[in-house]
Amino acid sequence: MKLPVEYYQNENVTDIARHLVGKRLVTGLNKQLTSGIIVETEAYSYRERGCHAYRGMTPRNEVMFGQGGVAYIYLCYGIHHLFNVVTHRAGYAEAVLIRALEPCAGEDVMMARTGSPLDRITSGPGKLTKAMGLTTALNGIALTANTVWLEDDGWHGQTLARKRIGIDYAGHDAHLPWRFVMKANRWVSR
DNA sequence: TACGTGATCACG
DNA sequence: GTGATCACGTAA
Repeated sequence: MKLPVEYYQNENVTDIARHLVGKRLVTGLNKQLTSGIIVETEAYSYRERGCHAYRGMTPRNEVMFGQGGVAYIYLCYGIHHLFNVVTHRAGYAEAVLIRALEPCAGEDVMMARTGSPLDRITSGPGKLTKAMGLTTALNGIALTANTVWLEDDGWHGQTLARKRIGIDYAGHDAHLPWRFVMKANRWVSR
């Protein structure tokens, strides 16, 4: 069951990040279906220094300022495309970074896209976008369409909160427990 | 632990 | 224009 646009417009981005663990991310690019269960997420808000939107709107982060339910995809370190789900209403720039997946379907396609063995293609935010075919060309795309979307897979289990990774520049906000991981899942990054 | 990588952004 | 920076991944 595909998540409806209302799901993304909740005003509490950490609640969404927590509850996206266990959901299924699906892409249907070039008639090739690939999917994976989300096992790791991070929440970002314009209210804290870890977020691209903390210092206001720029050309890169513009879609974060629109309404929830679209993809925010940007290039990181010149190499990696990172995939986020935009949340909240227009004007409130918040998003959830998808950091790791447990492959679910289309593993052969994922391996062809990455040239890597299955056990190391989706356990990190830069790796999973390559496996799923997500690039900045899809920035701003609606998650209610049939290209990239999320589904409720009926999973319910234990989700743990941790510090976010790779945002030491954010000062005390780097310590916020806004990273969510599926307990005891081997696909979680690092 | 170190560093490649190139778009992005805040300066002028 | 220019230079510092960066929500990573890999090798070692």
